[in-house]
Amino acid sequence: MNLRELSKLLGLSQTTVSRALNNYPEVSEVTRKRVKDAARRHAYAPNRWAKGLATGRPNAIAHVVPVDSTHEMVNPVFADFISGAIEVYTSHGYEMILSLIRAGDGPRIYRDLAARHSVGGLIVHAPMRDDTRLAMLDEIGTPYVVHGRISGARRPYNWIDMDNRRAYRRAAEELIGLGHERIALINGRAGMDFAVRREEGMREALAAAGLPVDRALIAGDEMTEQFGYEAAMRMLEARRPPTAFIISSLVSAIGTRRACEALGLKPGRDISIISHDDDLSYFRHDGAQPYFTSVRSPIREHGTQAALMLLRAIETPQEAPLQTLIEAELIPGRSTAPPPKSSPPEPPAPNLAS
Amino acid sequence: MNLRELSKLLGLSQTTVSRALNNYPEVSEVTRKRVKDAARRHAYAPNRWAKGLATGRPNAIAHVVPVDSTHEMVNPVFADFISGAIEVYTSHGYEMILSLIRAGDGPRIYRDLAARHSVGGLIVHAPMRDDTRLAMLDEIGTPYVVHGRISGARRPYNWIDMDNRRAYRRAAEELIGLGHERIALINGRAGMDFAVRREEGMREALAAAGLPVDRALIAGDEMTEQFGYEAAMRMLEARRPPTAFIISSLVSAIGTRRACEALGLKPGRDISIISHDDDLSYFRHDGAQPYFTSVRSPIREHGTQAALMLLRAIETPQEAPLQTLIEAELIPGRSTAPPPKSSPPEPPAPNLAS
DNA sequence: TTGAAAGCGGTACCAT
DNA sequence: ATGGTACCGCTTTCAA
Repeated sequence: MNLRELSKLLGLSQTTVSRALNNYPEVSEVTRKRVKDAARRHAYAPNRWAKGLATGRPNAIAHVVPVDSTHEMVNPVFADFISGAIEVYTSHGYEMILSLIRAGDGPRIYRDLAARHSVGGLIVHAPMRDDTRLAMLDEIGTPYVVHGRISGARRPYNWIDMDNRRAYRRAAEELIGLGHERIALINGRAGMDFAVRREEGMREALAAAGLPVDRALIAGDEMTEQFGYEAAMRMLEARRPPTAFIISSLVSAIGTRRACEALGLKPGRDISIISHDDDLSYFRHDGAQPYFTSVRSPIREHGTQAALMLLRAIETPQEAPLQTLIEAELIPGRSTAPPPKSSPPEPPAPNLAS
Repeated sequence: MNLRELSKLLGLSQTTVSRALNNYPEVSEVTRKRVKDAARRHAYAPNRWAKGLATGRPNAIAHVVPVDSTHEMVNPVFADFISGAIEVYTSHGYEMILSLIRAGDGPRIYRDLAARHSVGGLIVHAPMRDDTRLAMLDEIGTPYVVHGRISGARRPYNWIDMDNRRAYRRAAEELIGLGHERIALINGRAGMDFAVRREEGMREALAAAGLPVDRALIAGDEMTEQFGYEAAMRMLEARRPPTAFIISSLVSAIGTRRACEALGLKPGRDISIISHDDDLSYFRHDGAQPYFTSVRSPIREHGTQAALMLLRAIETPQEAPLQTLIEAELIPGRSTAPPPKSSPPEPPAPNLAS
């Protein structure tokens, strides 16, 4: 069923039917009702292509996600984020297009997206410290919002991000306040902008307390359970192990916790672990105290926000870039864990038999 | 830059330029090269709307995800799945549209999707035991592939699914083989088709071994850490606690493990926990043995498969439905845990002081 | 308040 | 091998 058929059926012109359906004021109410009823009855739905072609207005937002073989960004955080964004798009008549790009893809992809004329704006995911994508995007002129920030950016741009630096400063401060001096950081992949900021935050706290930075206590990689395990194991088995961990992801924290347990270190007693949920709320993995991963992380909310920002940028060309900084919520654990007395507990001596 | 401008520029007709770009054989090689070079130089990209309108061929696949307030299906499994699917779409010239629908949305959504003419097929996510969506879809006639199965379906349909029933039967059999008689199931949300099958699988094993089914040992809900904790806590504190758990998700298993620890039960010694990763590979949460959540779960592969199935269904109308059953891989743990001696360990007596 | 007709940017048929 | 032209289905002037 298309517009012409529908109009024939009603004995009206396409024009009138179109106007009635699109709520143009000049259509009489009785006609409009007749048209809308008929449209519903015959399950008429406009052809998006024709509509797009005629109006020239974009009807989709693309989420651009970089992927390479080692680095899989379609992760839980991302899922939450887009689920929030989608809702906004739907209620505004946009579709959401998911677009994976490879590291080597270059500007062509973005140009193509823009040239299609169906994409009105982009959300840029997983920015790196020096992301070259901004230059391409600015050149092309499609509105975009970055989920995260790009430290090396030359010009202002639209972004929504959490205050990673402050959050990690506070996490470190809390541990320092408990007496810890050897604090390890299990971070995200080096080069990712959020990881850079998190490390900076921790360094700030250490510097303010006059504590040295031990590079051996900083590790960064894709945030998997395995990475959390191996990085922690390596650090704990070294000569000068940490007494506390700050961990960039819930998943890695599971691995780290396992490593501690494997070495007989009880989190909350022999070792302190501050992890953060995807929303950067802190909590302790101390086993005894049930503290749960939030099901609906605020990340979803961020997706909603980002989408709204983008639609605003599309519909009303902004002079100043839109920027949203989200403060992390601090959820203190009930049990505190100062560093173990004098010498840190020895890991169980390996290979006693040999 | 559009086709007409490009053709003017080249002194050719639109027809020829179009043919050159779309690799029609009748264009001379020299012309084709000239056209393609010019297209690249001027960053020409065809308008998807015009192209779609002219060809009538769909250029997008929609992934339809049910959402309601209590039930958030945009989860890690889903993310992995679509990341696999997207790759297929991209290489076949399709876009991927994400479409969230609410439980009450009814057939209109599907009809609209189909009527748009830009959507060539659907992937249906998170099917329920008696999912009413199939009827709508069949009526509308758009090709679709279900990720999962629908037990109550009247007619054959395309699906890709794991063999949940067999996997859970085997899990229970393994525990029964160790001597367990009180096996608890922490399952997914009641009504979800996969949860139905998982429970059936466990019941089959119990029945085959002549063991009774204790309904108090079966719980099902959204698979969060909190649910895993609370369900396990409830069961363990009851008069006749289980000696083993089978858990439907990695995340819930974390909660269950915490509950056990809180009650002083060491997994692998006092209690047996078989969880499964998203790929249904089994493993034990026994603390001592590092076993990792797979980063790139096979689910991604399933997404790829589903996408390929759908494209096949779109491009060549099938007589028989396409159906892919994926067998779960069984990864045995190194340490086994028979049920504790005679009487199960008493949970610590609460409120001794009162 | 309604209608006729000219696009929007491609594709594909029919000529040449 | 190339070109002319009639569509595809909708919106939007312009006229009535």
